[in-house]
Amino acid sequence: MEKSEVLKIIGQNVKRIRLEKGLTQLDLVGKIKTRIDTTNISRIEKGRTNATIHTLSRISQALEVPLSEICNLGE
Amino acid sequence: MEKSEVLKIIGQNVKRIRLEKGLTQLDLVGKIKTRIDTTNISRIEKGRTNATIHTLSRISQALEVPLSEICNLGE
DNA sequence: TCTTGACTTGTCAAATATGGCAAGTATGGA
DNA sequence: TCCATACTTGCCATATTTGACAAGTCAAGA
Repeated sequence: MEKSEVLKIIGQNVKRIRLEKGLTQLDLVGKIKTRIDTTNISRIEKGRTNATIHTLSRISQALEVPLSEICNLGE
Repeated sequence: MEKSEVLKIIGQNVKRIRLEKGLTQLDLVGKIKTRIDTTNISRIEKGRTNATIHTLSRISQALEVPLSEICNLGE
């Protein structure tokens, strides 16, 4: 599976879960202890950036789902 | 969960799965299309580096397990 | 139309992941 | 002991993520 495809799916997962929880990007960053910018959330959701596992881990904690759910590529 | 703890668990997952498959780090990088250095594998397994999702994705493909398995933090 | 909220995108500086190489450690076998 | 294999670690250069801010887009509603 290609890099761009992986990033796209990860991004879709983040966005889907965030919307399921009824959160805006701003709500989401507000729930994260260490600062994350909405800029970065947007770029991750759009698959424009190859996020580190720590960033995705912080997002998963704010969304209250396991990291593995965000990392589900549907394999 | 703290950054260092996340990286440590991810590293343990990679190492455990690699050993279960009976592969050395060199075997592993040999199965990855785009180049990855054993240096990097070692650093990830030791939790010394905050790998990107693309790097972990390539590793998961070489190990023939879902990315989500490597990203299982046991939450 | 105008405004507001939500999101996207460009640019920047700083930090750091990655690939690469070399040297060091550790273990097991000849 | 010597050697080979496996792995770790230090260092370097390059690329890119991240956080930050500003500006732009877009849709819904007054």
